[in-house]
Amino acid sequence: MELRHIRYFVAAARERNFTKASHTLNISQPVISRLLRELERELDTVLFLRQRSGLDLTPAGETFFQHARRILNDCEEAVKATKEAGHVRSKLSIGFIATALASFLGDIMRKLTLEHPEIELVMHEMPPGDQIVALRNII
Amino acid sequence: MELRHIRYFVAAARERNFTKASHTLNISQPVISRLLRELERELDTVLFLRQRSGLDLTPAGETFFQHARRILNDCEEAVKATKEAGHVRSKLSIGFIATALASFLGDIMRKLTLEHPEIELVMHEMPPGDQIVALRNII
DNA sequence: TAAAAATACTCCATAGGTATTTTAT
DNA sequence: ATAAAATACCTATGGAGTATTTTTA
Repeated sequence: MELRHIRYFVAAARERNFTKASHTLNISQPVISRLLRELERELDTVLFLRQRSGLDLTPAGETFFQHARRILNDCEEAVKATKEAGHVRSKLSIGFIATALASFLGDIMRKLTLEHPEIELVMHEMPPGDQIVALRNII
Repeated sequence: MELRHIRYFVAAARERNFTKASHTLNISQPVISRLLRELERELDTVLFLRQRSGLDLTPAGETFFQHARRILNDCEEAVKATKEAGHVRSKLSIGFIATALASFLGDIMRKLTLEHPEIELVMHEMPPGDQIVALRNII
């Protein structure tokens, strides 16, 4: 089972119609039909009652529907929360001299921003004496 | 994103090692490597710190890990609950005569068991008179 | 009969594999 | 020097498409 199965199932269960669901999903009707049969086979259960009057969910289908919606919501939430966690949440100001940048600072900066994209670097090139003054002004 | 991405991510996050995770998943190491990069690209975030001293999760990785475990649990739960909902939960005893079986009963039985696998049919062939007696005995 | 689902194929995108290189300690 | 991850490339499974048939109210 993959999320695709769950997404297609939820669309079909909502629309109560494979053909309509295939339109909202931008795929062809046979794809839904085949994939949902695959799902039913994997779960060893009939999920839909295919009637000309429209699709209906079996008790098993209803059960799966409840869980499926929750899973899709969780996935959205996971993506959103993870993206947020990776966003800028703090700034790090660094006073530096050009020689440090060439020797080691560049490498460190690259690693830091790669591994911690949530930290935004603000670089200030200044002579060591000015750096001390700047630090004292912060504190 | 598919469940595959989440499964591989969780394995890698648990083992803190792509190679070991690939063994537990019975796939090759490059497959995990490629798929998890794909995931990071989709989420537009770095999830792992690849260090020789071992893998580590970034804050974003930790966030995704929490959600990912929950999603996989929900999936297992969904499958289990759905299978249970489709299981036999009730028996339906039907007294019948052979002619009914040939004319319509067979078709009805087929549909019923297909659409409601949770109902177990118990068929009793008996003359109409006996059917009435049997019904009275139940009530 | 008509509308929807199922089936039969074809195709190609991509998951997965092997071999190798790169990286970092 | 070494262990692990990344890269390059290849193969093949199966996801997706079109055309058609089957079902059922």
